[in-house]
Amino acid sequence: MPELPEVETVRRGLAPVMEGQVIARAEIRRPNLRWPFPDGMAQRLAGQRVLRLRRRSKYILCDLGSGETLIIHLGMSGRMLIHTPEETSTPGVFQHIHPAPEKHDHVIFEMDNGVRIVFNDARRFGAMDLCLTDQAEFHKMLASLGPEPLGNAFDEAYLIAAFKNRGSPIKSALLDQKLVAGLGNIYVCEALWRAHISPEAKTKTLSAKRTSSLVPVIRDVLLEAIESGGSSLKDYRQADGELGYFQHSFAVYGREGEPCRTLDCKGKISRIVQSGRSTFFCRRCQR
DNA sequence: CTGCACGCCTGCCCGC
DNA sequence: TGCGGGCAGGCGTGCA
Repeated sequence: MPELPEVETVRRGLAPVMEGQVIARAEIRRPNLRWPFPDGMAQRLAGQRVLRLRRRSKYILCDLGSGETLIIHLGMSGRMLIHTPEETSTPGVFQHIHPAPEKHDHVIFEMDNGVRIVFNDARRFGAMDLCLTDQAEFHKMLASLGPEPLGNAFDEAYLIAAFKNRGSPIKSALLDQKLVAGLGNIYVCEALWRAHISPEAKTKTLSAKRTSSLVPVIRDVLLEAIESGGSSLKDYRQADGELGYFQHSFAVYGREGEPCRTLDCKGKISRIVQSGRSTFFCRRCQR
């Protein structure tokens, strides 16, 4: 999926066209994504004002006037694309040219202002569900998530405690959403490279100092990626259809065999598989 | 409890 | 050109 920076970029793109607007109509074009849509989703969304869009980890939370919240997850390949009505030759008169739904357009929100938001997800690992807004944090998709990496609860003391007594490689620990919520394969690889820590290092063997060094490194890489509009690989687009460009800043991800970018390091980037997923790192400067 | 393999889906890219 | 295999940003389940 899009990881935290991509989801945050999507949220920021959607907020100006959705917040404060009413969902005139919701079109659900298939019965499910990863799981069945909730009962009566289209009717429960129609006529509801979007109070605000929030993000928790890699989930977008859409708070509605009805007191319900629409939880959206983009899975691996989900996109939210905005179609804006076009102004005709008469100033102030807008015309909505309905683009024919494309392959894998599964859900379409039509807002009162004529803007359409299309959820497209080829692999259908994405999900949507509705719950009461004040119960959202207890929803089963969100209940066991760890702290936000950009929030105050994610600090040096927390990470040291979380790593203690854990025997797993640090790569898999950081991918564990219960430990910290929102990192994925790309940003874990990038953060470990910045911290000069081997993805194979066992968490409990790391010194407090090295563990602590990861906290600002994780924050920095996520914030820089958000600033860049996220990373665009095969599927991801910002909500306005633009590409993010953080992929040009990758130090290790997807760079197998290429030179390490650490100053004065003459290493080459290796690819290994951990827990069935590719890990990219430099054996020379990551220990 | 932990750690890991697997399945869910489609599309793309590479080698033959 | 076609086909098979491997790969892909996630996450829940089930097993040891």
